[in-house]
Amino acid sequence: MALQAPKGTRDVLPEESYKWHYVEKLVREICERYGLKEGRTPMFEHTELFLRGVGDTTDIVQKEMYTFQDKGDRSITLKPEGTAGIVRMFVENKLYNEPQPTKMYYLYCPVFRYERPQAGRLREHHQFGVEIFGATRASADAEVIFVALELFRRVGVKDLVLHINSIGCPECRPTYHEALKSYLRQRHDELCETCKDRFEKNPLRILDCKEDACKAIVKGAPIILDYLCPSCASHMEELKLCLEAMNVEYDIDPLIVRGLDYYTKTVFEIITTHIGSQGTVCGGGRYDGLVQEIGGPSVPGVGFGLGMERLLLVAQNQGVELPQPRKCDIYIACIGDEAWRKAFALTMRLREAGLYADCDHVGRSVKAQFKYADKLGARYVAVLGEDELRDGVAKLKNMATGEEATLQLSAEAISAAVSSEN
RNA sequence: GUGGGUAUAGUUCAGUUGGUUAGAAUGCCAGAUUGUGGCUCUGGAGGUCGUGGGUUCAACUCCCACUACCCACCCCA
Repeated sequence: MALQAPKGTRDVLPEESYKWHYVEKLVREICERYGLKEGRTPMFEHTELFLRGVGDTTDIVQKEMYTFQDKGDRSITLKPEGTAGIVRMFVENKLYNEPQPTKMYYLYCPVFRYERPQAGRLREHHQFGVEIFGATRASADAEVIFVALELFRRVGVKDLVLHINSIGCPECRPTYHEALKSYLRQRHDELCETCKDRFEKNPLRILDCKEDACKAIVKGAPIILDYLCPSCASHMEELKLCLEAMNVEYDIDPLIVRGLDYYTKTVFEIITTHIGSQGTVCGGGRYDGLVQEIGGPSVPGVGFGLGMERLLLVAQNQGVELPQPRKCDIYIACIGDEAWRKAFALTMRLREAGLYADCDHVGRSVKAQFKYADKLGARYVAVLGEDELRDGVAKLKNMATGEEATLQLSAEAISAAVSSEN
């Protein structure tokens, strides 16, 4: 067997790259109107950034990172998510000294996690993400959610559900932890093994467990929303008002806790049922302590990551037709070497004039050149043979109507004829 | 890391109880049309049958191992 792409990676073929371009163009249009500016960070960072940012008890850090020593004996890790790098950029470049908020997005950001691939899950995937720093109010939370929802709407995917929750802050979460733990303690023996482990380290994650036994126990567990401090509670209420003001439907799901440690207050997920069991297309929330954790001042943040492959998969599974790329305007067919040289020169001039023009590079018959032109979707085919060269003309065929006209053999005349209709 | 399924032409797939030259559709190339696409007809090229071992007179077919892909768990976008 010849060399294959590494497990869990995927090629974007020339025939399908237009889908990516289309979505990326939409992203840039939308972000521009929200005042979000693109930031680009390296594909790898010092491992320590993710240990501190993502959290060293998370699955991502414990077993899914692509970590290696470089030749200078530094521990380097391929980005497992997009936020930590952006936060590092924000801190390192002291962007907090600019007027706040700082509103950024990133696009076609490669993300690496060592997992077993399945439907909608790869070892390398690409994220579009938004991060807003320095904004305390819930309107910022709502704003990032609106960006994601608008993208889905513009792409044309349907049947998405927005789930929101609040997981509190360092003020109120310990109180809830105690309440949860005292509830779980009574039924500790019934928990699965991993949850027994989570009980001490991160009891919140037990809420997320998929084991039937744990799910049954969790049903009667105290709800974090009942334990929020006044600040977190009013933040949640404000977010709900912002969403309702825009008639955005949402479900409050007290069980979503997210797998990254940095979240505070708002967490949300946008979920689909159209790509197998990997339902989350977009996930995010507020991270008011993260900038400080990375070594910056106390600056709040809120954002999300959105999986591009998953978005395209949902669109495909829902039969969404994305606009096709530009078709060939004119193909110059030739007969004989002299005509071939002339055809190539002509093709170049038409390109300079802004047309999508092409010609033969493989010495095909006229018939085959027409067939190939048809495959390119060419609107016109010009024919150059001995007769035309002698008379200084070109035959121009309209491929849709079949009509053929004779024009002067010049880039200007052909360009004018091709551009006039349309 | 755990479980299930699959692996035959560029692609999607047939292939009988193990039997001699492994097929179809589609795509590709060419011809029918001595210089004209789509539709039609005809022809051609294209395969170490995932890899390695085993059973057998004989293996695409049966057995074992490995690898890859798909799906699910876990986790997440």
